[in-house]
Amino acid sequence: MQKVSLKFLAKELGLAEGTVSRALNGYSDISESTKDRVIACANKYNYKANQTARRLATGVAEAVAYLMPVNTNALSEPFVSQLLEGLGQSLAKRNWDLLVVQASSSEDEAETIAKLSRSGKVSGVVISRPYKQDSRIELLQKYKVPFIVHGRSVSHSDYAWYDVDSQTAFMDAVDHLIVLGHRRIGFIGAPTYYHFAQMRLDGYRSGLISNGLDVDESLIEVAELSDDAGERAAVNMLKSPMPPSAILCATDTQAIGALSAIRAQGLEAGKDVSVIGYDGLAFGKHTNPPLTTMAQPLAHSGRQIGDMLLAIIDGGKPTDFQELRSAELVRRMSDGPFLGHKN
Amino acid sequence: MQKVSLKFLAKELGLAEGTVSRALNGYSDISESTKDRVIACANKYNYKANQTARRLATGVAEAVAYLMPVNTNALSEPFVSQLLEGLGQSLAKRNWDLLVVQASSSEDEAETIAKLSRSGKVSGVVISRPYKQDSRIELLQKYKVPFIVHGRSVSHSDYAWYDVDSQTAFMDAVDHLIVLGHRRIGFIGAPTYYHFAQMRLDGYRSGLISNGLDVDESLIEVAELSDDAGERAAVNMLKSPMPPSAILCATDTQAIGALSAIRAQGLEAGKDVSVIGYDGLAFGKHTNPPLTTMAQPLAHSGRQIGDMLLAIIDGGKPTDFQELRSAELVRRMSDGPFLGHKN
DNA sequence: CTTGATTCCGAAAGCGCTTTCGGAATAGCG
DNA sequence: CGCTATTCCGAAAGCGCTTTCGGAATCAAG
Repeated sequence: MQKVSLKFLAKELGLAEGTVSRALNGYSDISESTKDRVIACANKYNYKANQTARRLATGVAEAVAYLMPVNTNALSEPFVSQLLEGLGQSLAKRNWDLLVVQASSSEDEAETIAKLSRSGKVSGVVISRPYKQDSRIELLQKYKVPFIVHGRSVSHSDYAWYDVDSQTAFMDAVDHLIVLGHRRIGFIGAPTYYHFAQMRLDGYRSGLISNGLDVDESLIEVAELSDDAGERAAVNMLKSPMPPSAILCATDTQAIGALSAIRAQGLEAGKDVSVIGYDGLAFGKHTNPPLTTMAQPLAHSGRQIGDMLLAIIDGGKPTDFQELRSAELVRRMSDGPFLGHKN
Repeated sequence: MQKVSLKFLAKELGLAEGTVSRALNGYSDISESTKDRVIACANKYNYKANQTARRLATGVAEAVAYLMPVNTNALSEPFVSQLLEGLGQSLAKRNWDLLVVQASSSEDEAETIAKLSRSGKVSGVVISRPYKQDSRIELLQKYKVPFIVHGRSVSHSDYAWYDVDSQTAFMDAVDHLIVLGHRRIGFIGAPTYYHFAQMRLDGYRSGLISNGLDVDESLIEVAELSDDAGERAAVNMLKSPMPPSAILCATDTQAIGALSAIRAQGLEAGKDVSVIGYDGLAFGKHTNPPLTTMAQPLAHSGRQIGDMLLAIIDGGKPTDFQELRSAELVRRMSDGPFLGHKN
């Protein structure tokens, strides 16, 4: 297996290495005829430029990194592979690489980003689940590394992001429950250092207010992003003196836990207590009862994010790439009309 | 921000670039004193060797690729992120990169591997879900790229793999069902170009035989790896003149579909029909009823696989790295004693 | 004090590609 | 036909690091 390098091609064609390189890279100072000849020869030998050498010479990394979220819960993981898949497809068009990097802990995330930025190993970065104040974002800006945030932090005006309007989604969900007759609506939120958690909580609050209801702080629980945490939160809520007749959850994972809690109390979700989650996870179809949820359009988000990132790397203004999608309510069986007070 | 290169350090120290490099890389022909001096200086300026240049000079990629399975189903994805996480941790110890590559279709998988192998971009590869005859494996061997297979193909004697003994697991599951009194046990398998599908089917068969039962081919269905496919297969089975009282499924995802099918027939899984899945997916806790399954030890498989791969890259004999784990039955609610014929 | 063996470091050649620069060959023009 | 303007390509200098090789300085031994 003869390694087919530029030098090899050059010798084969009787040209200089530089000439072959320029022909292959579409420089204008090459005649059509030799360009064709070079390309034909390259194809014949199935030549592929050594990417490492190319990177070194050009200084462009031709790679993008995805920073894996830490503390992920297996239940909510599908979105990672979905995203990766889409990103990969997007990058494949240019034959760029997709790196997966991860911090050992959330404290190390900033460190990881800093190292990554300075290493020059990547031309761009995508991060998920930003915090309200996200040092990763600040670092990325400081080091001038093109990046996309999957989600938004508090001040999200000056960078590129792709997010789903969960605030509106939660307002809609509240509306929906109110139409169903519910008045005491609980909320199981996520730790509010995640900005999405804050936005969903805000959506819940404004939903109530716009319907002329007071928000009862005792009906708000904060839970980690796991089914167990959701379950515990729901138990607390259900055991309170005036339990809600409906519960909104910040994530499907938590909602699934809430479903368990409801069953454990001998109640029936969808009748005695309505539950609505958020994410639109596929396996919500199979919970007991099937989970009503606000589905975000995961489908092509990865590819979309990849395309946005490439556009920015190409010199696009980050602020031109802020995409807000909307979630839609998919009704399954865990919500239903208010049937009167149970206790 | 002064870019701190070898040249910079050399100038700073009054040494030659090569000397600094050798000091940093632990060559023996450097005096202790200057070695210390160099290291101190490198730390002071937070020097990190440019990995691209290093790769080019040494010819070692310092990176490993994971080939994403194609046609994955969102329901079964958790394993991808789990694996990625573990792999990343393993590679982080050497500061190597983890690349995620994917083929656009299963036909392109071989092509993708070939390209990857020749590109020299990676020092090793891990692939999942091998087929019975897997051209990816053959290519990897041909190109002499170190690799680990997450799973096994038919002839798996001459390469490194990490797998769970699903064959035995299915034998055990059959035993379990027989102890529960079941005699007509159905099997929803996966397409047998996947070797794991074949092994699970074999396990099912030998389980029956070792218990003195005949295998009834009409009780065997093959379905794609999705919940819907599992559901359709289960419907077929249930509608047959002599339906099984228990169904074994090759994957949890299919089993979950089967659960739906059973409910749709007005039957109760765990009582009228027992269902056992395989994989141990976390959300099986939340299905209706909770899914009994054979859980594979996903926990640290990624790290394990990463360590194995590194060992091989370091010159280890691939055949020394063949690890067979065993699955264990975790009983939830979808299995139960045989209660007599329903029809 | 000379010789031979060690220890330690500088110099230089690459790794495979890109890109600038200048010059030879060709074309265009009067 | 002579001159400038184009077109096209070769040569060479990197990109930042590794690694071999040889030589200067130091050491031990005779």
